[in-house]
Amino acid sequence: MDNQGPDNQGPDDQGSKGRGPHARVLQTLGPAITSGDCPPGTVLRTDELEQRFEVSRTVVREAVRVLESMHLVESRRRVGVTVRPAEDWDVFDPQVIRWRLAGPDRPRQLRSLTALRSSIEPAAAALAAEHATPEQCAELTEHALGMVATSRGQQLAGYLVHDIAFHRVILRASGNEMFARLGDVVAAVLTGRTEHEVMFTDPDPEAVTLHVRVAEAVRERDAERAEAYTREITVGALRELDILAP
Amino acid sequence: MDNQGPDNQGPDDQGSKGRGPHARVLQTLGPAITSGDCPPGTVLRTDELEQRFEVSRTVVREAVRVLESMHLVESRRRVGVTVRPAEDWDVFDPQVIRWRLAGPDRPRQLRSLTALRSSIEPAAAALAAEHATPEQCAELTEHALGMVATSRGQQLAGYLVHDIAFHRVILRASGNEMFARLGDVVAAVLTGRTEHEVMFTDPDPEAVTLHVRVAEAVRERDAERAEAYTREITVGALRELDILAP
DNA sequence: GGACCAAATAAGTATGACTTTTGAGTCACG
DNA sequence: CGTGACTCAAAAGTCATACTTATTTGGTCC
Repeated sequence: MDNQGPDNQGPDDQGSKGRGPHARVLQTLGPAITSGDCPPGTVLRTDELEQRFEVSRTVVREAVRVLESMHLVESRRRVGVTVRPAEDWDVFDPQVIRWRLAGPDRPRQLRSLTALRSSIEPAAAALAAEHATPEQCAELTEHALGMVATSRGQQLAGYLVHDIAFHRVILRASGNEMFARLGDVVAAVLTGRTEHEVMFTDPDPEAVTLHVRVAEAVRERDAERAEAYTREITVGALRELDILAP
Repeated sequence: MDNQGPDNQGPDDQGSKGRGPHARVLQTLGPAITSGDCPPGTVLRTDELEQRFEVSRTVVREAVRVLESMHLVESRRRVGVTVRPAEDWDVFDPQVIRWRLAGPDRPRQLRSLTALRSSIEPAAAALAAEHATPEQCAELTEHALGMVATSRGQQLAGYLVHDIAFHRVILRASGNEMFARLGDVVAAVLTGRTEHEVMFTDPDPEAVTLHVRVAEAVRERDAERAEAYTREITVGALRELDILAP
């Protein structure tokens, strides 16, 4: 019974560098907490975790330290490792976002993220219109056209790639490092939307057109139009959610 | 360089529990990286850090793990702990934000955060108008009036308290957990503005009025007005920055 | 000159001993 | 009978050391 974990999540790590005991513990404990499997107030003892994962204190402690830095748990002497209430969690931590998107909290998480997105992206587009380099403008146009090309005939995978790339460029071109960092979040939302069969049919042609218009506006340095069209895109995304789960 | 000043920042740590060797290492290494003192590409070896901080391997490793989870460093075998480029950092991590606000990157950080704020808060206000409880409406009014009362006569400290509380309530009342989490960020920005003598004079009376109007709009469930007035507030904040450091 | 193998190196893991904090139980005293 | 202080033990925190594993480097052989 070496690696015969009783409730192992499985060796299918999709991208979260899952080699090493440390990562294994982290990638098990993190989701367990964010999924509500270990509800707030739950107390974990270090030696109990040692046995459960069959690793040394070193590994457990390092994993706990990381969870602590995400405000998922609090470690106190004579008490143990306590799971903190959800409102304390660092919900902006990409790792936490991924865990929650993979858990039962997914719908709520997608809503939050979409709302965040629709307030950020228009502003980012306006800034992008002012700061985008010619190369970035070219990329935008390229991906907008790519979206047009893949918008019909069940080419959702290809469409998604261009969609994500498009929004990534916008966020990066804004020149604001914090906006740029949200590229991963937007990618997660868009991917989630496709996966979650919200878009099992071809994308809304109007949305496709809007992307083309945004690319135009940015190229022409028209911040106002870039912002307005982007807002239409994100408002559409919000409406989509409301229709699906009011 | 020994750490002759372990906590010259002040002993009043509001949230960063600074006791223990682990925290000491983290609170020294983190700022050293985010400040550019250890530029990207710098390689730190574990045993070197052990000697430098006079702590055991355990402590160094735990600190490094946390820095790694923030994407500030990358630890590789046979190489060491490498400082990662700034664009990889988790700039949304509250800890990273605090470190950068305390370092030479502060102006840039304040700009980013203010831009973030001005795109988020209007949306939050609109949502707050829909979701705010009567208690939250009362709080809003209270703090808006508090701002009015402290807006004259060099009562900046009191004004700041109400200002922060006001925006915190807006963000929390939005019902979006991610918006709510930005309360600390907004607090940091507002505090930074006051500290940084951007507001060494009494606050703009117009801004004060706008806060009162936002409170009114939320109370009357008028999302559109709440959003518009909030946008005026944050646009004003942006303009303030542009005037100070164009 | 290129491919392949071996040694050196530094992170990663395991373990046992010891320290510090702190919750809880206990006992004396009002 | 209640309240305060005192003691004890449980669990995290720290340290030192030995050992493992991966990776780079460099040298050798074809």
